[in-house]
Amino acid sequence: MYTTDRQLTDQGRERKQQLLDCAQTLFTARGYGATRVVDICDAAGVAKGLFYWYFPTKETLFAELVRSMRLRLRRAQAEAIDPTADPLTRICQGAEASVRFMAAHASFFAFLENVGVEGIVAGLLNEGRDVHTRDVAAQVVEAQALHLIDPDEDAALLASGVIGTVTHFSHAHRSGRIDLPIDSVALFVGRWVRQALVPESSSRGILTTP
Amino acid sequence: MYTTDRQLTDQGRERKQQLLDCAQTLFTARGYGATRVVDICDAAGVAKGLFYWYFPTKETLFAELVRSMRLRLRRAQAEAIDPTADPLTRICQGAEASVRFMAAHASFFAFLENVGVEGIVAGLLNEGRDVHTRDVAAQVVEAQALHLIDPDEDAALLASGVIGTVTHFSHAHRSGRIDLPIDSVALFVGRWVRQALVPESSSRGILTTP
DNA sequence: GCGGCGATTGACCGACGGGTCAAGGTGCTG
DNA sequence: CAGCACCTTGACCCGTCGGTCAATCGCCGC
Repeated sequence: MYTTDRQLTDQGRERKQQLLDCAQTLFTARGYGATRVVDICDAAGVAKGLFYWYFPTKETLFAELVRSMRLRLRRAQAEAIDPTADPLTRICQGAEASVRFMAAHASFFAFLENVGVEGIVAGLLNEGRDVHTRDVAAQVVEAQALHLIDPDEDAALLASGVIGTVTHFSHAHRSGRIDLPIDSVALFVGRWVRQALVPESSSRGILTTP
Repeated sequence: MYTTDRQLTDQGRERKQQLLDCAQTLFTARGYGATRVVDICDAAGVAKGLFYWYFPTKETLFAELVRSMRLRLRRAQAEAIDPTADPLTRICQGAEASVRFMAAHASFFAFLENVGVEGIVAGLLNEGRDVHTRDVAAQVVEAQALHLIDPDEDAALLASGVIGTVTHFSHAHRSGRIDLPIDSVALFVGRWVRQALVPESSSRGILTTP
């Protein structure tokens, strides 16, 4: 049975990762509910009991998967953003990077959308979005201070709009409702966001990707 | 057991509606998976077996609920749109109406979001969004013809952005991440959409709600 | 070679809940 | 009244699956 106070050996860590990997593959292929714990174990070539040596429940494994992907997304954003650029441009760069990242991990994000949040890790997903929104909001405030964005508009609302746009187009693209190359989609999102944020055509001369 | 070829009496139709209503209440309160068929029957004060007199499966009832709400949403949009207005304004009116409608039925839409699409009526939800998107796209094309919107931009993409915005802000509002009155949110969405759609500040003088 | 601990096994448990069924109304029509 | 179609009941069936457990293995330090 699972306990927190346990010292994993190298082999242990490897096995755990193996289970994580197999789970992700199966989840993305069939969905959370349709994937049995025993399926994961079979895929990893171990007995079912071993699952509960590494994870207290099936949900816990799911949560680890989500957390790990979130971390990678944030890293991808950080890499894509030029810290010396103006805040508006940084927002667009972040948005574009997110679209690209989500496209690169389309199957995982598609799976995420289809996980019923009924009780399962309720809030875990929202929490991630909230953090992201606050980040963008901070940059919106900066941009407002520089009068790149209308200072009368609510920063949190605008930030929410940005991440909503990213989420939506990523979804639309991966579900095949948009069959443009991912670069076009990313650029379109950059344009849409910039256009929605700036009060009038004050963006002349500033390009998202120079 | 359920069969299609059955003639419902008045009492029958009433009973069926009663089950539908109880189901909706319970689904919105606890979620789809957490609501047992027997709970619905208890709430309606009938025996479990009767459920299968009116519905072949639990999923079927769910599908009916979704279809019915979709119909009402479309009616609400149709009512809010001034057919004599220009297409850009009509789009904004439709968007605002949708936000208001979703807020008025917040608990139902919140529930919808949390239904895992794992197999269940997969596509039923997307189908609804697609229809809506095509409607908006048609109006975008109109607006492009009138040069209210940049004709070089992909109409389907823009339309997708509009409904994405509506969906996102409705979600953000009902989940408490935006604690503005619904009117403010609706108006903000109208502004955001218009801003994102028009190429430059060519919207001067046109107000969504005069 | 012994004790201890991590790692591994797979049979087993137990509840849960969707769906079935045979029986029994009730009310209309012929 | 007979026959038929709609309606209602609740005990029962039964597959499914997360989670448990006692037993065993293998490695390492003493």
